[in-house]
Amino acid sequence: MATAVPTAALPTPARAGPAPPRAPLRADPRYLTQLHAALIKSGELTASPKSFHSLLEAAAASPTLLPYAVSLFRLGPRPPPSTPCYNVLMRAFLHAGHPEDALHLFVEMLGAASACPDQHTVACVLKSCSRMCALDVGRGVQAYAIKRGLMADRFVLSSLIHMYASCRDVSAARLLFDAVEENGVVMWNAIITAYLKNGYWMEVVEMFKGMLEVGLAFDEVTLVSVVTACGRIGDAKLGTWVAGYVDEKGLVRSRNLMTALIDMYAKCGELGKARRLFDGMQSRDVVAWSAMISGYTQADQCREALALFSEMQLAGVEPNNVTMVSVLSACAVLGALETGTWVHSYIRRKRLPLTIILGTALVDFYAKCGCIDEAVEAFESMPVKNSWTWTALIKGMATNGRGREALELFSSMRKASVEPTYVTFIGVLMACSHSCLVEEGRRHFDSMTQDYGIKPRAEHYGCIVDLLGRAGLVDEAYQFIRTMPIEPSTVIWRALLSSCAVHKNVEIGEEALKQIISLNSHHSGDYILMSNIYASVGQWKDAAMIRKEMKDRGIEKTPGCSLIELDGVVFEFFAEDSDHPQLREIYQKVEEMIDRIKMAGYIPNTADVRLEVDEHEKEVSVSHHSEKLAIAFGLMKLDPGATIRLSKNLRVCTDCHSATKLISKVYNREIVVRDWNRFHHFKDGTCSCNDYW
DNA sequence: CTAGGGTTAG
Repeated sequence: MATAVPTAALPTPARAGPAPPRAPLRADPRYLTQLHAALIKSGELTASPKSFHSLLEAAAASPTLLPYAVSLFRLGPRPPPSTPCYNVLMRAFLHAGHPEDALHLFVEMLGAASACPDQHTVACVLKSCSRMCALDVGRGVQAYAIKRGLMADRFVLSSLIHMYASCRDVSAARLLFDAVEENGVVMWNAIITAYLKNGYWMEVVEMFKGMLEVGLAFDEVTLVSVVTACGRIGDAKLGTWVAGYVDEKGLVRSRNLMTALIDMYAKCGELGKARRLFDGMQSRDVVAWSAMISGYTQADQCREALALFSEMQLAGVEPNNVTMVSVLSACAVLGALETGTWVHSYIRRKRLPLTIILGTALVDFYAKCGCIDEAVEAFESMPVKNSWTWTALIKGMATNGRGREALELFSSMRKASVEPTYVTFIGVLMACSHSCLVEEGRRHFDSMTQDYGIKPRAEHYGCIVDLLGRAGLVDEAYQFIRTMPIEPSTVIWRALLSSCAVHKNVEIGEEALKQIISLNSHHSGDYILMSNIYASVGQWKDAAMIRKEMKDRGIEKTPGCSLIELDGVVFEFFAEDSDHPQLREIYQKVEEMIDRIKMAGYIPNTADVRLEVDEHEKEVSVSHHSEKLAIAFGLMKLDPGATIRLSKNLRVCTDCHSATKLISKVYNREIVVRDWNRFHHFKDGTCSCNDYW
């Protein structure tokens, strides 16, 4: 304890008599220890239980002084602790995140002669039960409250409702609520948050509307719950009404409410409105920043999310574990390895709690950046894992082409008695399809229903179609679709169409495209695949016709786009990019690259290019694909030994795939490319996908 | 001495 304050600066030692002035009773260790000493010296501490209580209360007010408060409570000289003294210390335990200590103190209190639990005690104990999800203890405390006649207390009742809500027993909470004669806003808030916590968002909105109808008073807390629920169900209308009310009543200073509104707007897709509220806040705490960042991440505006994260750091607000979840998932989407790695080291340096959610985000981030070893390391460093965590790693293994290891992980997961979900099986089946493990795939698909009672969804059927189709069993894949118990979706037909492209199957390809068009959600990629199928078997006229059809229907080709990160900044390249400051150098580098790999045997594959131009133009066009520009940029900017990592929005085309293999050899570089559904690790002239993608 | 609220992964 610090005692470096000169004696002259001390408050005058209290003589026996009136209680010491309240002014110095701030939670400042210097004043407190000095005052404590003075009270002992004057004998006042033992003489006046009030002084003791004040001192204890002051110490308990600050979490850093909690050990001091405890020793004050435990060690003499002091009067026997009264009921309020117990209550103060219990609340301090709860506040400091030690609900179990609060419970222990309650038990001790039951046997103490100097104190007897009152309504304050019971409310606090119930809150501890909420925090610990201790339903049985909570019920016991309720029985105690009934015996002691404390059930009429509004604080006891609302704490009890919260306890049941936290323990996922909403109906018990509702029974209590209904049993109360005159419910005020506090009780309404209790039941509303009970619904909110358990995901009954419609009920939250309904109850609020009911309050409005009968003209009941509501407050800020009510509105926070209502707005949060609006965000979850996408009820922008009610949410906007609340925003208007907040504006009108001048509640803009309420940070929690503003944060809830930001979250609501973001979840309803109104990022601009969310940002305007955020910018208008007088003070933004870590939760407000986190809400805005997660808004951008969830809206798939990951670059904005990262930009806001760096603004947050400039503003001097320390991120917490929740912030980092959103930041990491933005990094995962962008393939921003440097930024994410920095986040990981920050987490370690600041010892942020590696919760299941944060750990899972970390595993997912590394896996989505193609760093599967680091993903495994992160996985192993986690103290507690759940089904999501295992699933993230299994999926990561699958997309990185390590199907066998993914399946081994799945069996370890089962050994660890972690229940797989339907998503886990998507990962398992993806592992099989990316690694061409046909028999295993069929087996797991059957076992999913038989052994785990999980009904296959469209995604699973899609995986099987993909698995069979890519393995060359295109007819069987087609038959599989025809006998499926669900209506085949575009996704499923699209999987079939891509395998037709791999195996040059015109007939089934045509059928698949027909089905996709009839379902009315065709992409440019579907037409391009079909056109490529025709081109690959020499049906040039049909290929041209499909392209024309696409044009006539006004379907724009999705521009290819590649991302590459450099010194923590994510650069974006488009095919035929004309918007980069170092364009000339980049195109020069591309030319040099193409010349060098041509000497190593590269032959440009121009079969898939628009047909109305001459051969040279086709070659140039292919050489300006976004990933070639990005790789050239990487070669220019990165250290000679550094791995080039990029991620792109479409699938890698055949030409870029063979070119990249040769680049990895000629330039002696590892290149990792993430396309829209898997990874390619290029090294020494070969690719981890074994040309099977 | 008293409640209740906002941000989070596959």
